[in-house]
Amino acid sequence: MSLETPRVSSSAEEYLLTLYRLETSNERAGSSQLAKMFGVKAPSVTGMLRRLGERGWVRYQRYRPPELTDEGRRIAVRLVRRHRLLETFLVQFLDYSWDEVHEEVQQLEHTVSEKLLERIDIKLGRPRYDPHGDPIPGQDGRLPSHRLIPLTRLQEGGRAQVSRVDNRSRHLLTVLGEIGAYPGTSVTRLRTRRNGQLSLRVGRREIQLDGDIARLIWVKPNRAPVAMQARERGM
Amino acid sequence: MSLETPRVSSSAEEYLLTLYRLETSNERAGSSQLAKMFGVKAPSVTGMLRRLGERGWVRYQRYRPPELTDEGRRIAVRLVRRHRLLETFLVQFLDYSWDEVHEEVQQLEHTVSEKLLERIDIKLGRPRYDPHGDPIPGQDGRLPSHRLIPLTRLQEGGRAQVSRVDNRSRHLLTVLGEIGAYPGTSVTRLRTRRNGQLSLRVGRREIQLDGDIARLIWVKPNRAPVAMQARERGM
DNA sequence: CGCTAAAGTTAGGCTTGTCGAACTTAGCAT
DNA sequence: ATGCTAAGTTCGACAAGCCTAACTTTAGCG
Ligand SMILES: [Mn+2]
Ligand SMILES: [Mn+2]
Ligand SMILES: [Mn+2]
Ligand SMILES: [Mn+2]
Repeated sequence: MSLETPRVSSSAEEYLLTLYRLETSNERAGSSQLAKMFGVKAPSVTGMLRRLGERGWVRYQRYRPPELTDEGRRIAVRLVRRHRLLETFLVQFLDYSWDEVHEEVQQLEHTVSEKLLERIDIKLGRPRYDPHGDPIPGQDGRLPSHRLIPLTRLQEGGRAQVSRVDNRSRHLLTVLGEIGAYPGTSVTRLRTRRNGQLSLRVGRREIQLDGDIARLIWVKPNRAPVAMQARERGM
Repeated sequence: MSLETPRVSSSAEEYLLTLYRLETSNERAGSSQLAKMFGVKAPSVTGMLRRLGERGWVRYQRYRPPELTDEGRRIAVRLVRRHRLLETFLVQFLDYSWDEVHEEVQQLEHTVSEKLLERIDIKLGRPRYDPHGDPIPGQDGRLPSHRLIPLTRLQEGGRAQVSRVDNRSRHLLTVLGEIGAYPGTSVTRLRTRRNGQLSLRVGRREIQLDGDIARLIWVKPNRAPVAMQARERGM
């Protein structure tokens, strides 16, 4: 049990985070794909994977996709916690909008101390979800989880609560923000009109959404049962 | 006029800041003294000074104490601004005490974006002084300045407002915090009792301070004129 | 089954920032 | 004036991260 915190570099953390995200979504990526994600060339990835392997944070064998070790995953989850708490803080206390907050946190998340994070957590009242509805891991690394379905699988006439919004596109968040599709908002799905589109009632407004967009909004249905088709492909 | 902000590394910023502080207090230091300040060995300093010289942030000639260029000084002042705004924010919004805040900000100050800093500045109402009473440079790099005297030069019977407290010793801040010697506090100097000590009324309490400590408290006298001896040595 | 293109790695180089060991300079003290 | 010591520099090394160019492996396809 060393007293020295082994100090993980920002880059190393970023790699571990990406590996964690991939693992979570059951994807796997090789060096060149990872390289694209980091805006770096392939040999840099090979080198980093080797170093991460030496430190015991990933299991890496040449030509095979890398895997996180438990320790590596722990580091990643701690980073996720910092990321999401910081996002929440910026939105609640510094008037950031949910579409600008992710970018802002990219650097900060690697720098913020345990102490500061704890104060932020307290000020926020130990929130369990971030502004996009993503769960915030606890200090123990556990994630709150709830069963959500994409809006596209809500049955027509069904009411639900928006609970999570995919935050991969900033533009999308802006659009959804205009609609008012923040976590906590109640929506009702109306009869579908046009092919590929989906009608929604949000408050008094009625809205048409493309399937591509609707798929990125996750909801918790109110009582009413979900249309339970055989498992949908690809999600 | 390049669009690329030339990105100054944390280390470089730290060097420039130290050089700036030295310049401000009319001290000069060579490589080994700087090395001690950074917790680094002398050859590292030589190397860094050379690089800072190449970038035009210091004027450096071997064997001579380095000097900041205008550009180097600007970078330092911007860092001072970030540092002091962050300190103020942590104290006002996250319940930090003034004796722990300096440490906390050491990393953060190099990471925080212009945007975040601006939001913090707004939230704080564009404060002009930090929790220790140190002036916060504006975006233009100008420092608010007021004429202060050390408590030791306040005449007996004189009333004054604590305005700045030297923050070089964390322990000292703790002590002064217990006394309640925060900027804004009104104090009256009483007749001196013992040699080297100084009596003070703070609210209803009466307090004895060693000269060493009193010298680190800077006050703004209320109306009453200051005992104007020939310029004191060393301060 | 064998070829080829894509994916991945290796080799060698660069920058920043650090170090220890060895050398040089400056400045003081006799 | 000269010599000694402390301050300062140079040299060679190392680690992290990144790059390009060249090589190797994998895997898909005919
Ligand atoms: Mn990041
Ligand atoms: Mn988020
Ligand atoms: Mn710092
Ligand atoms: Mn301060």
